[in-house]
Amino acid sequence: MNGKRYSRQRELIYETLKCSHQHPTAEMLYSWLKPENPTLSLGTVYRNLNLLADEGAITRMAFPVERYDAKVEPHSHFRCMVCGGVYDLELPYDRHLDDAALLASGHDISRHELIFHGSCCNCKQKH
Amino acid sequence: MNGKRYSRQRELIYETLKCSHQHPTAEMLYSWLKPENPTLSLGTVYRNLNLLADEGAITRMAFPVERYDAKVEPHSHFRCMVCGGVYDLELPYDRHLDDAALLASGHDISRHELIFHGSCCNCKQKH
DNA sequence: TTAGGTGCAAACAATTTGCCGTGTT
DNA sequence: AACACGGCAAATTGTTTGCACCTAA
Repeated sequence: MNGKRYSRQRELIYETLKCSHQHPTAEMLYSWLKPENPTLSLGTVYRNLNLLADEGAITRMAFPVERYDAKVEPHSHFRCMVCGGVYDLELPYDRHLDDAALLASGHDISRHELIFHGSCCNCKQKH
Repeated sequence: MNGKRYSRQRELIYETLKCSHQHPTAEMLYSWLKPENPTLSLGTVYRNLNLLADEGAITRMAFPVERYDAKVEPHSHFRCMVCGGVYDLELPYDRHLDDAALLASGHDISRHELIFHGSCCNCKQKH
C-alpha cells in the first residue's frame, strides 16, 4: 500500500548521478537529461532527488540555507540533526589532514572544514 | 574614491553576529535586530553580510545551492574555489575524530563530514 | 483497478538588485 | 559636495506543491 514503483525518470536521474562525479545540482542534472528526455521536468528531478536522499540512496551535500560565523579562524562545527542548531567545536585544527588530502588528490589545499552531525546535549536527553 | 565608510547598520550586524554563537542565518539576524531597529531592512542585512564575508571579517558556512552525491559511504570532498567544482577525496574515514568531538563537546556524534578548499589540479596551473 | 509517478505551472522561499533619498567624510 | 549606505519593493533564483493525466503492478 505504501510501496514505491519502478520509474524510468528516477532510474535515469539516479544512474546519471552515479556516473557523474561532479556532485551536480538539480539544475545540472536537469540540463544534462533534458535534451534526450524532452518531457522531463525540473520538478521531477527535485522530487526524485528528495526521494532518493530520504531513503538513503544518495546524499545531500549542503546546509539548505546560508549561515554566518564571526569566528574566522579555522575551527570545526557540530550540527544537531534534531533541532538544527549549529555549535562551534573546540578541536585543534589538524594540518596533517591537509597534507594527506594533497597527497591523495594532487589538488592545492588551502584549508579544510570539519562538520560533525548528531544530536546535541539538549536534544539527546529528550529521547 | 572606492573606500568603505562607517555604517551603524554594518556595525550592528557584525556585533550581533560576533556575540551570538548560533551561526545565524540572515533571517535570524534580521529578526533579532528588527525590534530595536524598526527601519532596518532584510536587504541591508544580506548586503552587509556579503560585504563582511568578502572582506574576510566573517565566514559563510554553506554551499549556496544544494548538491547531490550518489556515493553514500562516508568520504570527504574537495571544493575548488576557482572553478567551483566538487571532487571526491580518497581519504579513509577517521573515527577518532568523532571520539575527539564527543569528548570535546558532549554532543552525540553520529558522523562527520570533511570538506577541503583550495584550487584544483586544473585551475592551479592557470596561475 | 489503484496508488504512485510525471508534467506543467503556480506558489514559496532565499537572496539580489535598482531606485532614490540619507548620512559620512 | 561626492559618493557610500540603507530602505523599500520588485526581480531573480532555487525549491516545493497542487492538479489532472499517465503508468507500473
